[in-house]
Amino acid sequence: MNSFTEENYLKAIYKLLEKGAKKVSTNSISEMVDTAPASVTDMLKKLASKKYIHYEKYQGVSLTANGRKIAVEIIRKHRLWELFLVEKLSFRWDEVHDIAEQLEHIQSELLIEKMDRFLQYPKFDPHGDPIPDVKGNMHAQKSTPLSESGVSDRVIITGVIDHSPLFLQHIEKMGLSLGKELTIRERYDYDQSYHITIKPDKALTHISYDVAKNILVTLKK
Amino acid sequence: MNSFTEENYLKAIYKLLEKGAKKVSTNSISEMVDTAPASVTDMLKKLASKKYIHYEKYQGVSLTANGRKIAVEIIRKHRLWELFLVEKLSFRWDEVHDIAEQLEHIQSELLIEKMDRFLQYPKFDPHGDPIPDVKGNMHAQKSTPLSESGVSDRVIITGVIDHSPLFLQHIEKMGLSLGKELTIRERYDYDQSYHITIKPDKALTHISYDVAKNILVTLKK
DNA sequence: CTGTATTTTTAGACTAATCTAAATTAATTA
DNA sequence: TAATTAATTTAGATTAGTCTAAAAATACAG
Repeated sequence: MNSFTEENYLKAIYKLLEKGAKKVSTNSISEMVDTAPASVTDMLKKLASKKYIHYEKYQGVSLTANGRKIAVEIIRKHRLWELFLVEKLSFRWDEVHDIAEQLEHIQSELLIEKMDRFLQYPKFDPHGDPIPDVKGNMHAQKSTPLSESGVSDRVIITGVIDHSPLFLQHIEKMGLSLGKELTIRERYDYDQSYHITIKPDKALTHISYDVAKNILVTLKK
Repeated sequence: MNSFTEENYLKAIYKLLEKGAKKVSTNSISEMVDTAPASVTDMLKKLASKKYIHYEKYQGVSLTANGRKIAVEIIRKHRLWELFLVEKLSFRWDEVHDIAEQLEHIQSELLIEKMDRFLQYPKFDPHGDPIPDVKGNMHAQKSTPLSESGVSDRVIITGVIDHSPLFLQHIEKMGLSLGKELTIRERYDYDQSYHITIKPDKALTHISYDVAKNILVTLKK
């Protein structure tokens, strides 16, 4: 059995590795789990002794197959709980993160299996992130930041990068949410901001580069 | 904020006080939380310093209004989660205790409020125990152990005392579950066992004193 | 390629919750 | 009521996870 703390470190390492690198640094983990680097070093030794990570002093860490499995299970639980909170308990998508952060540590395979069935084996959570299935597989969608779209592209919002309540509330206020179809009307070189229209209302909206960077879209056909 | 551990001690003290006494002993708490008496003493000092219990060396403890409030909140959460697991996720009543034991520590008032609404403000959990409302009030039902019923009494099963999976599975196998109507046919002085019939099948069943002691009933009409 | 800056690790200490063994207080029984 | 037994508390130690300060290793810049 692993502690909440160990699970959180594994999840953090997984998320950092997801960004592309083969190894992650002590400092980046430290920042992610909001804990002093010295404490992270201690935990890395522990996780290494449990064979959850590959660790060599000063060289950064990566996950073993076993470590990755645990991380994915936690992400599965987190995303299923988030969807439950939004779909069944009518939470807003900007309210669920912290609660799911607690619920993801509940230990019961049966519970997760039953929750998965209750939600009808969903593929995506309320933020558009893929939910790993019971075997750990997930349908990664090939989406790109809105900031990489070009003028006259028609795109659909499929996810977000920033999951903070502040960001989610902000884009919601601008009429942006998962599944919305946008058309890029203009792109301003000066600050890389955009003018877009949102279907079906065809509302014309101006969004900053910072916002566009954090919205994931796929090209419509 | 209180730790899981503190919450578990408060819950244990509450449950012990519920049995009638005005004070509970270190040893009884020790047994309930499965922790050495010396450790319990330490925790009692901590809880006393937080004003959750009245504690005087060697004299036993009782809850302050504040301590009782926290205990009742935990029981509320525990019972709501149990009902959710049974009603929505189709768990059996003998499977839910350990999971609810974890879920009861999730911190979010909003979550519990929404769960309460989702379940339509239920009054009783799957074992017949009353669920405290948001203010901490609960409708205690005046039920008595089946072992106190007399011959030819017609009674309805409203709860259980023993919540262990083993007991619950056992009585379920004998056709006994919440809401069932029984008629006491005979009582054997030798071992205080009973012959009963169960509606609607009118099945004739023999139950031991140990079982009868742990089933709560109310007289019909 | 050498010196400085940055990153990481080590060393030593702290807190919460636990333990065992010993001491103390309370309860019981002769 | 005195002596024994039982319950409780104290004392001292342990583990997990954390911290700060200092040392060591690596990276980078002139």
